[in-house]
Formats: sequence, C-alpha cells, structure tokens
Amino acid sequence: MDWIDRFAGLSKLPAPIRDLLVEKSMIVKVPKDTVIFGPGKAPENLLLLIEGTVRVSQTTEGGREIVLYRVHAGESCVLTTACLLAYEDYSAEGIAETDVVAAAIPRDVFDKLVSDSTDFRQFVFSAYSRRITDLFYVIEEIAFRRIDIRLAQKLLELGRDTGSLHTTHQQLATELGTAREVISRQLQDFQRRGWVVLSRAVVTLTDTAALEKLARSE
Amino acid sequence: MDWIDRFAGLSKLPAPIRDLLVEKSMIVKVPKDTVIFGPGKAPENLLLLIEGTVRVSQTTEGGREIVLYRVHAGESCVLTTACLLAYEDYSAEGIAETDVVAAAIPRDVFDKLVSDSTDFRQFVFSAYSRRITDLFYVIEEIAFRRIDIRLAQKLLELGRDTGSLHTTHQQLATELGTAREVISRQLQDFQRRGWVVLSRAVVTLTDTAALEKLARSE
DNA sequence: CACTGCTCTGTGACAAGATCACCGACCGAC
DNA sequence: GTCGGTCGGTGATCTTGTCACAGAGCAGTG
Repeated sequence: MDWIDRFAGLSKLPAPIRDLLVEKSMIVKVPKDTVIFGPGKAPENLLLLIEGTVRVSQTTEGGREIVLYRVHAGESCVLTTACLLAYEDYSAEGIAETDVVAAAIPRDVFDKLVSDSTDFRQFVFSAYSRRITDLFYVIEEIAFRRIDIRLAQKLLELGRDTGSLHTTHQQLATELGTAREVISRQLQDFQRRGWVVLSRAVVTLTDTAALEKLARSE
Repeated sequence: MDWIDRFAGLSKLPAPIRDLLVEKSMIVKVPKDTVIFGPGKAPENLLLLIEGTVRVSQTTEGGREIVLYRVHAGESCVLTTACLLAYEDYSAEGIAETDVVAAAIPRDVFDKLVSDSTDFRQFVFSAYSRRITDLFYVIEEIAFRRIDIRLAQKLLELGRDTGSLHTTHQQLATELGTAREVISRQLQDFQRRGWVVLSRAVVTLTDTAALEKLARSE
C-alpha cells in the first residue's frame, strides 16, 4: 500500500499527479523531540505525516508557552510552509511529539501541484481550513472557558485510549496556556473527587465518565 | 487608476492575468454594519477590499464575542472562502465596520487564477500568512498579556489618528474578549491618571505618550 | 414639559485564576 | 549514601471575571 492512501484528500488524485507526488517526495524519519520548524528554522518542504504527531506551540519573549494544535498522521503541515514563505519572524515552532514518518514535498513540487491539480488545491485549502478552525477554537477556549473544564477536556483528549498520561503538571499548563500551580490545584481537586490518581509525572484517569460530564458542561 | 493597483501583491501580475481579474470581478458597495459572511451565510466570492474595513469576530453559544482581526483596504478576505469551502459550521462572522467598496472575485475565477498564476498564488498564500499571524498574536495576547496593557494598545490602535473613539465600553470589552466591568474600571483608572477623558460612548485620548509607554511595557 | 423605555456606565461583593516565594519530595547519577 | 535537578504542594497576594443591581443620560411620545 502506498503511503498516499492514508490521505483521504489525496488518494483520489488523477494518476499522473499522484505519480508525480509519490516520485518527487522523500520519506523522512524524524526522532521524537526533534524541532521540525521554528524561529530561524524554516522548513524547506511541505510535510505530510504518515506516522506520529507534531505538536505546534508558540513561545513568548517571556518564555511562556502555549500549544496551538497538533498535526496527526494523515494530515499536513500546511501552515508552516505558507507562513514562513511570507513572514520569517513568526514565533511558532513544531516539535515531533513521537517518532515521526513523513513524506516531504519540495517547495517547487508543491507549487506545481497546486498549479496543476484542482484536487490538490482542494486538499491544501481544506488543510488550511482545518488549522484555522483549530485556532479559532483555541481562542474561544482561552478567552471564555473555565480552566477546570478545559483541563478535563485535555486529560480526556490526551489519555482517552490508554487511560493515563505521562505528563508533568507543567506540560499540562503549557497545553492550556496557564500556570503550573493552577493545574496542580485542579488536579488535586479531581483526585479528591476520585476522578484521577496522581503520581510523579503520571495522571491516571479513574472516572472518565465524570470527567466527560465536566468537559461537556456549559 | 485601476483598483488593482491598490494591492501591492497584484499590481505586478502579468497583463493577461491582470486583465482577467479586472474583467471578471465585480465592484460591490456594502453599507456599514452589513454582515458580509457568518454562520449560515457563506460568501460566494473572494473579496478584495478597496475601501473601508471589515471586522471579523467570533461569538460563542453563550453570546460572548471576541474580535479576531480586521481586513483593511488593500487586503483580502481569503480565510472566509477557504474556510467555508471545507467547514460550513464555523462560527466567525465578518461585518462591514464602515461603508465598504470591494472587488468580488467569483469562486471559479479565483480557482483559475490560483491555477494559472504564480504571483496570484503568492498573493493568496501571503494573505493567509498575514491572517494566521494575526491569530497567533491574538492567542498570545489573550493568554499572557495584562488587560491594562492590551486596553492601552487597543485604544491607540483605534484612536491614534483622530485622538478619540466613539465606542462603548462593551464594544471595547468585545475587542479584547473580556467583560464590560473590567473595561469600565480600567478606563476610570486611565482617566484618574489623566490619560483619557470619558463621556458617554466616547473615549478621548489626552496623553498618548503615557498610553504608549504602558502599551510597550513588558 | 413629564413620562417611559432604552442604552450606557458605576459599584460592591465575591469567585476564579495568575503570580510570587519558598519548601519538601522524589529520582537518577555518581 | 549524597548531590543536583526535576517535580509537585502551599499560602499570600494581586488581577481578572462574574453577579446583581442602581443610577445617569438620551430619545421618543403625549
């Protein structure tokens, strides 16, 4: 099976376009924690993630950080290419959250594909759309949602499959753009209620139903 | 002079492309306060703003609102087309903040231009880039910046030329995604310091230097 | 003019969240 | 074991958000 079949929007491309894409792209493997792009490190290629996830976050001068969105397998890093194309000074950075396998499409091939294929354009624009709605969501949550609800959502998002997360309180604070102490206190509160069990750098979810109820509330 | 010359990224287009663009687009006039796009109101065209400004904001189910960015003369509403192309259910809306004159480019012409012209692609992607960095900025400000600093910035942004703004406290709160009471108290504080003078629905800036100092601080 | 209804602003009490300072618990390396 | 570093806990304090309500200004109406 071709890697391209993992991308819903790409598998239906006409054969010549599809072949060009497969032929001109390189499969790259990136170890966990690699900085894929960031200030002063513009990506040369458009990445299509075949395996793994990339976490995109922003850091202020003051050293505070917030997670903007994640790129999962089957999605692409479109924002980065276009952004860096125009503004070099943008401060978001992308980090491989796991080991990552990706198809790297050189900029000129990307440009040719956008020019030649309606379907590829559709793919690119809908990828944009996805990211932008993610950003809208982040803005809405930060501005208006209570922190306990946001934390419950995040715990479920990050730990639903395994039932536990290997994360420090600081990392959770960064996810939500808040302070470590706030997260610590909220987690203690959740623990008192029997929804989670805490130990060093581990949060185990013990009552996902209750967390979900909170996450959905309001 | 052609309207197209107002757009830095478009005036250098090759003649045939340029002619296509001018010929196929329609000049539309939109009165102040018109909802240009929003939930359930997808735009059929890409708008290039020739005169006026469009305010793009987001409203939650709870009725709370925050301003995301503004599109000024010489810029385009790219996000809307692409977003709505993929996700119908997105909640941002665009309102004409003044009377607006714009060139409307039908979707199929837009698509053809993107296909045919490298320069037009460049224009589109850099317009995206601009909006996305705006969103990044909003996220950073909401998450980490003190409200007095943000208010000072906003007062200067909206009132620098005339030295006063015709705005209610509620509108300023919406600009910053906060509550009216917070703005009222901050403005009173600014007034006590002699930086502004308040009257019903009017804020007059009387010490922009001091406001700028605060806005730049940190 | 007086009356009415509306929008806009002011205020106090309180809750939630952020910040600061500091400490102790835990962990791995040596 | 001890040492240095990370991780988490805690109280005090400040900022911001929320709630409830009151009063001030303004327009329209008779």
